[in-house]
Amino acid sequence: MSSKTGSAPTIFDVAEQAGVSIKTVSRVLNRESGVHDKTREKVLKVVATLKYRPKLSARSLAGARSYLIGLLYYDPSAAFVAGVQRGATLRCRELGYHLVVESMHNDAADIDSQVDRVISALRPDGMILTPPLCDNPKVLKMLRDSDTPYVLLSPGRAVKGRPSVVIDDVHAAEEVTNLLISLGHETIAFIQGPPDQAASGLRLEGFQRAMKNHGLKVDADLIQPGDFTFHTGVEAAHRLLSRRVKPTAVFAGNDDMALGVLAAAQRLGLSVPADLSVAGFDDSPAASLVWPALTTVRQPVDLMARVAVDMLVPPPASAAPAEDLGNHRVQPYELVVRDSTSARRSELAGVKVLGSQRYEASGI
Amino acid sequence: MSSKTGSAPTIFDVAEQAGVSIKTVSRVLNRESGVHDKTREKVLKVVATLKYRPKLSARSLAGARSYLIGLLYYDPSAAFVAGVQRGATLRCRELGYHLVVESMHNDAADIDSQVDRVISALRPDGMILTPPLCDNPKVLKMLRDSDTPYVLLSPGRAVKGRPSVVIDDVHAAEEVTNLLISLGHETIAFIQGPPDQAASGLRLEGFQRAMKNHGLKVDADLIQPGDFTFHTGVEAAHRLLSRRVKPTAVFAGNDDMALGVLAAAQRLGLSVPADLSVAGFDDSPAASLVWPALTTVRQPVDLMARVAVDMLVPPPASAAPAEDLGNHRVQPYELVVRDSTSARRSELAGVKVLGSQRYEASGI
DNA sequence: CTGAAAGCGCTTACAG
DNA sequence: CTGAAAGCGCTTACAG
Repeated sequence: MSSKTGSAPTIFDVAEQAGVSIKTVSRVLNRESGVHDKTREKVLKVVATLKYRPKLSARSLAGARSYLIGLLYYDPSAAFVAGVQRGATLRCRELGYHLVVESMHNDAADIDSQVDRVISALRPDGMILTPPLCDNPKVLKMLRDSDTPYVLLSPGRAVKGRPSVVIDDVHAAEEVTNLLISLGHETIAFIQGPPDQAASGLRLEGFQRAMKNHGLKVDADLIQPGDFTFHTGVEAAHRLLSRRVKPTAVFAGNDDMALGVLAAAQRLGLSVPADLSVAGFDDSPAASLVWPALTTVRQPVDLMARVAVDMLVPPPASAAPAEDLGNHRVQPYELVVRDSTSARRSELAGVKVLGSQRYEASGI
Repeated sequence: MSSKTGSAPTIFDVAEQAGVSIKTVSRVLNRESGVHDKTREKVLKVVATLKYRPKLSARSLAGARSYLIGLLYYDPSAAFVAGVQRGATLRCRELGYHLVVESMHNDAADIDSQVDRVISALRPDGMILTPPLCDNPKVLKMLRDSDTPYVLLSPGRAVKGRPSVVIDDVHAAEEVTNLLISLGHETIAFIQGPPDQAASGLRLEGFQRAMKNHGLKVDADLIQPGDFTFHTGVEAAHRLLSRRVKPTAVFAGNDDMALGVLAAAQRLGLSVPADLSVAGFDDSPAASLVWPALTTVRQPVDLMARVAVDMLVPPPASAAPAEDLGNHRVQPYELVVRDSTSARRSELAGVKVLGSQRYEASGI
C-alpha cells in the first residue's frame, strides 16, 4: 500500500496498481504517442478507478508549461468581460487549462510591476488582454520583456507583431448604415467614440463609406463627438435634435450612447422609431432591455475568446499540423435588427410628433 | 555565479547573494517572525535587486497552500460577475493570491465531475460560488467531500453550516416599499421572482411587511409571478395594467423585470413616473441607461467578494487574532432613488393619460 | 535567531 | 515500446 488513505492518489499509486512505471503513466496522461494500446488501457482504467488527477503545481514545476492562461482586464463593459470569460473558461477546460483573471486599473502608475508580479508568480502559458489594457504600452512591454505569449481582444488598432482577434468594424458599421439608408433615411447622424480607441475611427469610416456609396451628403455637424458613455449620447442627441433640419436616424458608435439618444428622444417627446430611428453597436444586455429594443451589432465575444485561447495553447503533439491562420484573426459579426429602426414615417423630417407609438412590430 | 542568465532568479540566487540560507529567505518572504532586522533588510534588498518573485507552483507543491481562490459561476447577470471579480481579484492581489474562474452550466449532468476536476488539478485554498451554483446540491457535495473551504455569495437561502455573504433582502425591499408609500402610493403591485431563489421570497416578505405596517391592503392579484427576466416583467405589467383599479406603482423583484414594466408602460402610452412609478432591485447597468432611470437597490457586490476572499484566506501568523465575525456576513445595501419613482400625479388611479412627460427632475 | 536535509508530484533528458 | 534517475523551486519538519 503506497497510498496513504485520505490523501489524494499520486502518479506513483497509479503506476503501482497498473504495474508500470510513472513515466508510462505520464505518457498516457499527456497523450504521447508510442504507448502500447493494452498498456494505455490498463493505465486509464486505474486512473478512473482511483479518480487520479495530476496536480497542476507539480506538472507546472517540473515541466515547461503552467496550464494557466491569464486574462488581464480593466472595466470594459461587464457584458464584454462576461462573454470573454465564458468563451475562455470553456475552451480552457476542454484543453486542460485554467483561466486566471486579474483586473487592474489602466492608469495605475505601477501597472507594469503589477503585471510583472502576476507573470512571475503564475508563469502563465499565455495572456489575453481586453481593451483598454490591450493598447497600454507599459503592459505590452512587460509581456514582451518576459517572453509571455499574448493575444489582444479587439485592440484599438491592429499592429503587425501583435496577435489579435477582431471583427471588421468598418464593414459592420457600413452595414448598419446601409440598413438605415434602405429604410429611406437620408439625413443620418453619427455619434463617434473617443479618438484614442481605434474602433471609433473604424466605425465612422464604415458610416462615411456607406453614405458616400449612396451619394448621400453628410454635413459636418451630423457627426458628433462622444466618448462611448450614455451621457455623451444624450448630449449629442440634444445637439442633433436642435438642428434646423433634424436627422431622421442616428447611428451611435456604441450601445451606451445609442441608449442615451433613445432617452433624450423620449424625453423630448419624440417617438422611436416613428420619428427617429436609432442604432447602436455592441449588443450590450441593455440593448434588449429597453423599449424599443435597439438595432445593433453583436460581436461574437465568446467565440473571439475561444480563438484567443487556441492561439495561446500549443496543439497536442499528436495533432495534424495546423494551417497557419495568421496572427490577426477576424471573426464574423452579426447585425441585430430590432425595433428602434424603421422606415421614415413621413418626408417631414424635423417635424415633431407627440405621443404616437408603433404598436404592431414590437415584441412586447 | 549560480544564476544562469536568462532564467528567472530562484530562492537560491537570493540566498547566495544575501549570504544566508534559503530557509531564511523563505522566512522573510512569508513574513515569519523571528528574523533579525538586519538579516531581513539584507534579504529584501537582494530580492528587490534581482526582482525575485517566488514561483507559485513551487510554493504550492511544497507547501500546504496553493495561493489560488476559485470562482465558480454560471451566467448570473454579467454585472454581478464583473463586480464580484473586481472585488475578488483586487483583494486577492493584496493578499498574494490569484483568482481562477470557471464558468459551468448549472444543469450540466456531469457538473460534479467538472468541479472535481477543477479542485483536483488546482487544489484551490478556497472557492467562491455565485447563484445559482451556490444552491446546487451536487456542487456543494463535491466541495464538502474534497474538504475545500467555500463561501457562497448571495445564496438562495442561508443554511447554517454554509459560510455566506449576503445583504438583508427583506429590509431592502421594505425600504423600497416605504419609499413608494411615502410618495403617496397605496395601490402598489409586486412582481415576484422564481420561487426556487430565496431572494424572491425575501423581497416579497419585505414588501408585504411594509404594506402591512402602513395598514395598506394588498389584493392577491397585485402580487404577480415572474422569473427575473425582462419578458415576465412585461407580461406581469400587462396583467396589472388591465385591472379595473390599476396600481400607481409597481415594485419588481429585480431590475430586468422592472425594465419590462417600464417598456410595457411606455408601449401602452403611460408616462413613467407620472402615471406609474416603477422600482427594481439590483442596480444593473441598464438601470441607469434607460429613461427614466430606475429606482433600485444596489448590492455592494465587490465588497461582498472582498469579504468572501477574506473568509477564505487565513490571516498572516503575525496578525492579531481576528474576532470571529461568524459564517454569515451581512453587508450593507444601498437604496438608489432615481427618476422612475415619484409622487402620484392624481387621485385618478387607473386613468390613462397620454403623452405627458416629467421634464423637471430628469437628469438627462 | 538561523540552517541542512528531505520531500512535495510531476516532467525532462537519457538509456535501452 | 518502456523505465531509472535527476531535478523543477519552493516549504516542512527538525536541529541547534
